[in-house]
Amino acid sequence: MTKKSVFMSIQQRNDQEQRRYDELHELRSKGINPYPHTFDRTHTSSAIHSHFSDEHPDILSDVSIAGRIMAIRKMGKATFATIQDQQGRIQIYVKQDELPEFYECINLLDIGDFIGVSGYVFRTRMGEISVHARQAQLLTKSLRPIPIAKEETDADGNKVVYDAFSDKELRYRKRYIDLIVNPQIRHVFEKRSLIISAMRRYFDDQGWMEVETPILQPLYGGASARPFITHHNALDFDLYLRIAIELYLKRLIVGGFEGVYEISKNFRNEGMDRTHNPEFTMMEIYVAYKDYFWMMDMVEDLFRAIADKALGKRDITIGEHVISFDQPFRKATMFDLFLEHTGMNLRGLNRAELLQAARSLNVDVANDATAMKILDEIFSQKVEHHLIQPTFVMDYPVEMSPLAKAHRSEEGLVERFELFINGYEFANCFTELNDPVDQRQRLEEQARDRAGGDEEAMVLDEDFLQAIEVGLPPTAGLGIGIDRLVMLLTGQDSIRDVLFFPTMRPEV
RNA sequence: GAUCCCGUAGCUCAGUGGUAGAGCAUCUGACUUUUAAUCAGAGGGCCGUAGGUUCGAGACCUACCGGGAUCACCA
Repeated sequence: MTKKSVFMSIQQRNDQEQRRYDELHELRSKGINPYPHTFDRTHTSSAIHSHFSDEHPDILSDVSIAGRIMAIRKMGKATFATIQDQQGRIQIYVKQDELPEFYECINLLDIGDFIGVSGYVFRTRMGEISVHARQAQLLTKSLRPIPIAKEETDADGNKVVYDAFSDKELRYRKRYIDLIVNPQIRHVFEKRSLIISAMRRYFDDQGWMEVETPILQPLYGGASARPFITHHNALDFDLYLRIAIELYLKRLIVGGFEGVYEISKNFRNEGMDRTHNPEFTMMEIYVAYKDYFWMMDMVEDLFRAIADKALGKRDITIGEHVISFDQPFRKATMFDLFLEHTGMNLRGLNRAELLQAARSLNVDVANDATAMKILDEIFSQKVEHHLIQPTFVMDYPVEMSPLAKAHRSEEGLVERFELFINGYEFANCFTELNDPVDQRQRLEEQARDRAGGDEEAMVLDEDFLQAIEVGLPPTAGLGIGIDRLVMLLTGQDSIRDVLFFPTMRPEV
């Protein structure tokens, strides 16, 4: 019943909804338009709060505000109401003898309705800055009740919330209600916007160009993941929703752009959990003539710029850890970190030796796991959670990175780093593989794995290989998962809390 | 996909085999500086769905639907 009531169809109005329909008709019969077209607002709630002065109340002697009624306190011939706008809340005060026509309709107003009020600002006996109404009008009649949380500050100054709208399912499915009733969650999304705009500004300031490349792709690539498949009717063939941006952005570097980036959704047809949503936002950037060393410096600078603009500081506290973006980020190779956290040198070991190492470390891996899978498991079980402060993990085995350029001095490794913070990966970068012969061999290897039953191996994209053959200049590429970055910087534990509308199973 | 937990009034929840409850919200009345307004009264439920056990099920059993968490999968 809890769920049902919110989704109730129009044929099944409950008593509260029916009453609002009745009020709507009564308002119309009184000649009141419940849905006027515009309202001229002069002030937001926060502007009034910040500009009001007890010494000079006349500064705000004529203001117009608009917003949603969140509480009504009727005192007989006078009424107080709390109005919420995007900036916050402000109280209004209406007296019957001053506004008789409006007051006659005040019983037809409900929590959830929008109203516009003009008047002067004053401070009540209880000390609350309020708008004394000279004029008031209904701006939108609400037909569906919203749950109202009440807040009280107790004797110790702690904020106590009653009847919070806290059912996670309903909050995600009915985010518009969540945003009304739990306005503090707005800050997470405002920060998300700031983070993305800070990133965009940083790139734009460097002269790199934001581009758009296909989301619907005849082949998918650039990552190891299962795709979503869709169908084009007119051309009668299947298309894939992209799993990564990489291959198209590299084509643009081939085409002569020297710095391109894209911030956009990727789609992966895999499990959902606290850190995975089927559609998620990725930023990828490619800069010509640079390598992964250069990119490490850029990423440090970028993270500081984002922290400055979105947080106003360069450190965040997560649990018992204070994570600093101000200190130089640590740089360590993957195999040095294995040595540091397992005491074992895993470099150059074959599959059987790695399996033995995993067993001796109590790392849980399947007996038929590949060498790369074993390394990956040991890393995630023994190393990752130690990487609290920003750490560039460098130089991965070539088998793990089919699009990264061979290391300039280390046999069998590639020039790649991943940035770890608080035990999670936040960025992935290569010096891009631009040797067309090597690239073709690596993707053919992937294709063989795929034919051998490895569904995660990459699909061979012949056009991409031709582009690399035409010539990709030395290039550094970087990807950052935006949702997880927002989680980190806003202290959210679930990806669903940084997405307005997380993917949900459809209602029955 | 696996396991565990959850689903009772608009919201938050109590009720563990015997007449469906509380607070807030809603409605009616009183009240011209209140603020969780207050005071007095009232209405509101296919107890997620469908079977089963029982004299009797909100509660116990089974399946299903939806959600949460953990795991698996996975950049």
